[in-house]
Amino acid sequence: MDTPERTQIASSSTPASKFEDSPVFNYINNLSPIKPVKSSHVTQTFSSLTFSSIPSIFTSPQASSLKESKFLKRYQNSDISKLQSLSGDAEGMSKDERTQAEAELQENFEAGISITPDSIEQLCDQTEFAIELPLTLKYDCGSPDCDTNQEIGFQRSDGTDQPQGDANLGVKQTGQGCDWEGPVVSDTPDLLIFSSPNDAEAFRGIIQNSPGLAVGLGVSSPSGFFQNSTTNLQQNFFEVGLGEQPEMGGSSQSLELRNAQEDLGSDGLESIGIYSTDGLENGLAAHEPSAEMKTLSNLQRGMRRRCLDFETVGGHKRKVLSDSSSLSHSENKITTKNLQHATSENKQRSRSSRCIVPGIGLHLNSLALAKRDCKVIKCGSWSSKTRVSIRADQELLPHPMVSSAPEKEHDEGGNIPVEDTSQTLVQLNPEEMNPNSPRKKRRKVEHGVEAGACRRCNCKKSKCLKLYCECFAAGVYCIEPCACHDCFNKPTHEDTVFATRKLIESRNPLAFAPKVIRSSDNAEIGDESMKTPASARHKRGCNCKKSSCLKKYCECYQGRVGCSINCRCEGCKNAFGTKDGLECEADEEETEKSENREHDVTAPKTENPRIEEQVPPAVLPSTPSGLSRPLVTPAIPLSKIKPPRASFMRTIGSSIVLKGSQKVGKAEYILHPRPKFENPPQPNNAEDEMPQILRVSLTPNEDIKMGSPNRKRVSPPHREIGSSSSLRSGRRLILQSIPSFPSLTPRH
DNA sequence: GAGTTTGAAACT
DNA sequence: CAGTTTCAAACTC
Repeated sequence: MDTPERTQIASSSTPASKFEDSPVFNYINNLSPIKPVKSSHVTQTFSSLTFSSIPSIFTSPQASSLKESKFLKRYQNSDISKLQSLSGDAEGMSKDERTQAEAELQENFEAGISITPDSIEQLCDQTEFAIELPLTLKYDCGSPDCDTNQEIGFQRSDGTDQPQGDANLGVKQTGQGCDWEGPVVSDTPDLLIFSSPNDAEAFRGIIQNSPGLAVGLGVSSPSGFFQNSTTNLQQNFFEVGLGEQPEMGGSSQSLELRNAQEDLGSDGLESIGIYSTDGLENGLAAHEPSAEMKTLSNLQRGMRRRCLDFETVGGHKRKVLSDSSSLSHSENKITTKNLQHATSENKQRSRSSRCIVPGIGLHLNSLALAKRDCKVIKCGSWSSKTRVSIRADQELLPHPMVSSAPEKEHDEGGNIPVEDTSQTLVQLNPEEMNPNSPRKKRRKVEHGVEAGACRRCNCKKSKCLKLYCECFAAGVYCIEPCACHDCFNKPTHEDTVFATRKLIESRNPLAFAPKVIRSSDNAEIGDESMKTPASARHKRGCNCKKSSCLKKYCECYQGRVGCSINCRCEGCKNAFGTKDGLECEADEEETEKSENREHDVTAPKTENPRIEEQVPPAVLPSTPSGLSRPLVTPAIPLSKIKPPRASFMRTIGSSIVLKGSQKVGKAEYILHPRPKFENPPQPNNAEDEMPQILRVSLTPNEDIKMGSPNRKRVSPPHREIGSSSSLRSGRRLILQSIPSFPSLTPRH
């Protein structure tokens, strides 16, 4: 393994310098101020991830959520301790040891531990990864197109990323896939590099070509492996692929890498939605079997994961291929034939059990999910950290309609294997698995429709191709739990779905945009936002006539936001805020009733119901803390207190940071803790609990602001997502980094 | 679980 | 843009 060449390579060009020189690096620097700002690995990484998810929101909200959730999951799942030990001791370990360790890791997850002798290079690679990752995320954007583009851009050694350029929404995945391959092939020169006996060189080439690989390399370096969670995740992905290399011959390794690259190209296709095994097969055919296969599969996995990031819906496929490891080790070793079958099988599987994990969001489905909460929780079950992030994602998922997400996603990538999802569900709550269960239903309702992640629809006539369908509206495919009839909102009909989506978007570009725009996210950042009484508003406003905006028929109420001037509702008594802001008082009784019904659980309806009545409804619920009305009340009229959403994030802790980063894409999603939207009434909700915490944790500023009388609708409803935040908050950095998003999003 | 109510989405 | 119809969620019993 240790050949002079390596040294040479290392010395000849340090990855760092190389990296800096790369156009990508420059691009990144230009694009995102965040990097410079955030030095901390973890934060950056997550934030970057988050960002990626955000973009996806536009394309497919859930996808992003899924992606993150998935990352988190895997990361969690993988035996960290093992990884650490391995990574740390990698050099010291014998081959056998390594092999065993790797095997274990793979079994646990994909994580093959790649113990690369070249710690130095690896380290450099890691750094690169950190840099690259953000880009990747950026480009992920969630739109299906973006995904494809993204990967392509990265893989190209050019470094010239064309984040947006490639995105062809109309283009089919297949086409994209083809495109993808083209670039890869064109990169032959780079490939030649791989041919070099040196692993290091080979890796480099790979790295240059694909960020993902770079990540894998980075993984090998023990130090910092764990520091950056994001890095770790990716590392896991790539590690698997690289992990086996040590065992293999140096030259052969290079070849393998090459193949891997090619395979990656195919993967990219797959991720796009096309399952072309050809690339893999070809590559494999030329090469040897098991070992290479493994490597390839690993690489593919890595790619798939990335895809997952992009797409939530397609998770199932990914799951099958990439995540198969989790299911069974044997599955991990997929022969070429298996791969082919796997693709088909994956599709079927996905069909059968499609749960967007964004929520499933994501898109976690969308964020997707039994209800997103479920998924979230499930995902989160592994680690509190993960949980938090997931939630944020989920929020993202639901709203973001990443239209493309499902289409492109489902095929590839981002798929969280349905199985995984199911597993998760099972672990967490068997009941959720059963859509029909009343609890589930209730939960779903409680959690909020917008979550998107694991929504279940019951469409009978719309074929799930209209906005009537919650799943479709959420940008996610229908899953088994759905009770829909003649459903076309499935990966098998992605063309139809995509076309329909486009059609709908042509009529209303915002059709798949989150219905509830949460400015609160912004608030988190800036104080001004806090000033705004209602942090969030319904995109279009409601048109309620009979429900007085006190029932979930009202989208505003459902979204837990107060009605705004955009609303055309009659007799608005929205507990979260009325158009006038005063209406509540008029119908205290009704409000109370409705609130009691829905919120009973939560608050002690107060010793004095009147308090609530007097309190401007809008204020209370709007913020996370707001959910807990009872709590707020004290001396100051609750109405005046606006729960700082940002505070929620803060409370969460480090995870918050991540969210913040995500916010960049769309603050709305990130900022609002899912619970708010989804489960306002329930006391159990994190929100409910959070409120107290928040109160405590809230910064003085926030509290003050909250208390200000002006809070109520001082500012016009935020129609644009994150618009305010971008301008106001210091954290905007994140927003700045996001610039690309806007372009991605056609809507606005 | 069936039936009703409701308002968004779709259609005219 | 307004009116009507369709649709599926929300709700009630």
